[in-house]
Amino acid sequence: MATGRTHRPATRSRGIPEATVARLPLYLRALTALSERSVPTVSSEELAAAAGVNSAKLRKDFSYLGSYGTRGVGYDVEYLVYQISRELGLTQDWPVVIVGIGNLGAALANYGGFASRGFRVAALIDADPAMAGKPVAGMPVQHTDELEKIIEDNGVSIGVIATPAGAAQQVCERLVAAGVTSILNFAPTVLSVPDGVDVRKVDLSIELQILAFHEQRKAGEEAAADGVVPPVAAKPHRKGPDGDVPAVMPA
Amino acid sequence: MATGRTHRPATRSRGIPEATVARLPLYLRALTALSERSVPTVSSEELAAAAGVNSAKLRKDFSYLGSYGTRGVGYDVEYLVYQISRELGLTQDWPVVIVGIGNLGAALANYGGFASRGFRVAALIDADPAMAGKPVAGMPVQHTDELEKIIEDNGVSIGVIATPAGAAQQVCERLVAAGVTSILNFAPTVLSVPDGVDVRKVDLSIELQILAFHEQRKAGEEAAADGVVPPVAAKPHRKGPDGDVPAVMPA
DNA sequence: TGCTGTGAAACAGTTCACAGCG
DNA sequence: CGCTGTGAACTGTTTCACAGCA
Repeated sequence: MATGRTHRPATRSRGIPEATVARLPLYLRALTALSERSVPTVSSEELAAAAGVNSAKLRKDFSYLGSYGTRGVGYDVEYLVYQISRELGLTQDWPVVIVGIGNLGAALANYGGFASRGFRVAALIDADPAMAGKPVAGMPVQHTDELEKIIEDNGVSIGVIATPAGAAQQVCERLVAAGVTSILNFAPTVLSVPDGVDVRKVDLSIELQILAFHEQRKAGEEAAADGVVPPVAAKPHRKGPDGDVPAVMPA
Repeated sequence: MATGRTHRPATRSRGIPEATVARLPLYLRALTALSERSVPTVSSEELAAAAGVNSAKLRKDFSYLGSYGTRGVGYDVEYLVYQISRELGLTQDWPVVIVGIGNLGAALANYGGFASRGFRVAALIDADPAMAGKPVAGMPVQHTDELEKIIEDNGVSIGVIATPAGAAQQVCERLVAAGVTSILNFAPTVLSVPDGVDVRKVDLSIELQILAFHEQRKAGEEAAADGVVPPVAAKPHRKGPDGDVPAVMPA
């Protein structure tokens, strides 16, 4: 029922701010790159640059994890990699199912970054009987009928939904009923899930629309600089059929 | 150079909060669905439920756009669709190029939601000469050599990067040099762009890691409820080789 | 009366600036 | 001395609660 419901209201002491959690993977990636180049230590300044944030924010973020740096020196790369991995729960590996093996699902299945750090694709599932048994990314696609069995047999708690929008809610419900408690949703729909289930969404067209908004703004500013009225300017604070609106006014 | 640099610091009056902008596409989608069902008006409560937010937030969001509702009644669906589309800049259409036509790029090219609302795929570009001319989503793939020409000829200002991580920064620079000012990045890298260029990133493995974090937390809580020490509990605030850390301690 | 629109309060996240440790 | 770690100030976002209009 509750739709955007995420985890608990951040109980006092043990709470790492959500914004910080969202940046840990970024730090981890930057640190892993340094580790591969055998760099032993980094300063907050250097690491922040590599991760694309500012150093004050990075230090504050790390302060929630504990005091892992050395004053006057910086952070030990290997040690931090381990601490962040542990904090993110990547020291265990998470079996994941991908439901909906269309173009996108197949692309996700083939995505290398999956298998690398802590995640393992346990199964690919599709509703199309013609897909069943066909190998995608070296793995046979299984039919939706098997969904519950697969989840239970593999102890899957994370599901990826890459179905068309129309099927997403139903798939979601089956995943949740079978025991999945975290869902990554690529379908352009709002999913309703019970409390205690986390949903994150990845939505191409939303991202594009946000870019378009800013793009339009830039265009408007240039025009304004040229002495032209920007397309969005002079919004009437009262609505009304003031020429502004095309053939789609209220009845 | 500046990495996370987004738009201006929200100049007073004309500024719609970023958080609001990010939700407008959600409202628009819900409204479009209502519109297709010929629903004439919605209350903030109903629309909020459809978009998966709470109604106070929705009303506050709309209040930044102007007073588009009718007290005691609600919002006119068609009218709001238009206002939000206009605010997002979707009344014009935006030519977009996709660079990197691997699994993911092809999936994006095939994604219907693209063409629908305000966006048009102007070209598919890949560095592999073997791909050149091959049709993907009914469109011939063009070689990277053509990139600058394509951008200029089509007046493209939005680029989608779906290349491997290693190629992303270079592609980004070419896009920007050719005139692109908004980038949607699917490659798992931090892109550096000059001021005035917007970047949004979509990153599968980051999303999964965030889910893993919460998932681990849930598991820890269950264990705690069973009287077992949760995996992340009792973090030593001073670091040190106290059994906690495996073979990866600082030198 | 039933809804929107919005100040004001509460909360979350970021940035500043510097104390304090190695 | 150079860097981390962190209170304190600030900025942005959400929620509350209700005045005010159709």
